[in-house]
Amino acid sequence: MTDVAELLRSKGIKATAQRVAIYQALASQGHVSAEDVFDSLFNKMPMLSLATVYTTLRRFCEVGLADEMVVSNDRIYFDINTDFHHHFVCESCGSIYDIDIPFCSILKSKEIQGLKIKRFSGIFYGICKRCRS
Amino acid sequence: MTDVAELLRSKGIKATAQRVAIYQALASQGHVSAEDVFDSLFNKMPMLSLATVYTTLRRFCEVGLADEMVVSNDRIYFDINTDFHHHFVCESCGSIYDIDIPFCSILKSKEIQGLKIKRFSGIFYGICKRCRS
DNA sequence: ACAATTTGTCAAGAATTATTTTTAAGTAAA
DNA sequence: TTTACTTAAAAATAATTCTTGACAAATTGT
Repeated sequence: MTDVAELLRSKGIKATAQRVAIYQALASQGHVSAEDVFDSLFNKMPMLSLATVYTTLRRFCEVGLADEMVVSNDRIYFDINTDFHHHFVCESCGSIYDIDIPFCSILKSKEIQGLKIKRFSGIFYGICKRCRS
Repeated sequence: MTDVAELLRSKGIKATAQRVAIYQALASQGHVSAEDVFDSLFNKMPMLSLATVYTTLRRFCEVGLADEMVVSNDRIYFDINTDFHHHFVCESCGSIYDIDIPFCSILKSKEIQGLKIKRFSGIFYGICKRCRS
């Protein structure tokens, strides 16, 4: 079997053809919405349903294979990179990039003012290079 | 007239009774969803429509009286505080707090790696004091 | 082959936006 | 000060869009 199938099983979930394909789409694109995945797989798997994509991506998050990103209210995005990092979102075309900058250590705090911190989301909004021209 | 009416006019928008009430609800609660505002005004203004609350809050954002906050995919929040600051969101009860911590200067950058930055959103997710007990 | 998961279909839910008509605000003239 | 006028805004629906739920049928891994 493929590496991906092994990976899925190692996380304790079944390696179906749909899941492998969805994982590969996620991995190749980095940041995806459910619809992105659905569209990109439509040629290969015409029977795939959007509901399956949703449940699968959520399942990936549960087992630590992806993270949910909240960048706008109109769509959920999923991120293959589960390490601590920031994002840039283009307000014109919607494209999303990872941003690697030196982080304030405080952003990794586990507790601030008595509040228990589990994670931090840092998003820059602006205009990407392509949209500037 | 009230201070609020003057404020609205100074931003170039008409000071209607609905807008004054919506602004006051926003100002008193700090972070609100459209539904929060609608519910809190229902006794005073039973004729107020939810669509009006939505358009009004968006209008406030356009003229710089509020900021939109994207903290989860299931609801838009609006923030009376338009200064640069971070947020904390309780994953248990949904309450939102402002977080005042020393910021990395890089988070205020206007340009990173050729990307034009207009704003930054920093959100800590965790469990608030009340929900810990 | 069997037990448990997962998929696909279909439909329901919920938040937000669009549209159209009616109403009210701001403004300048009588 | 009142009156008329122009334009923005509110109300009332409708419509969209994203996301989730329920359940029968199919598939996985043991």
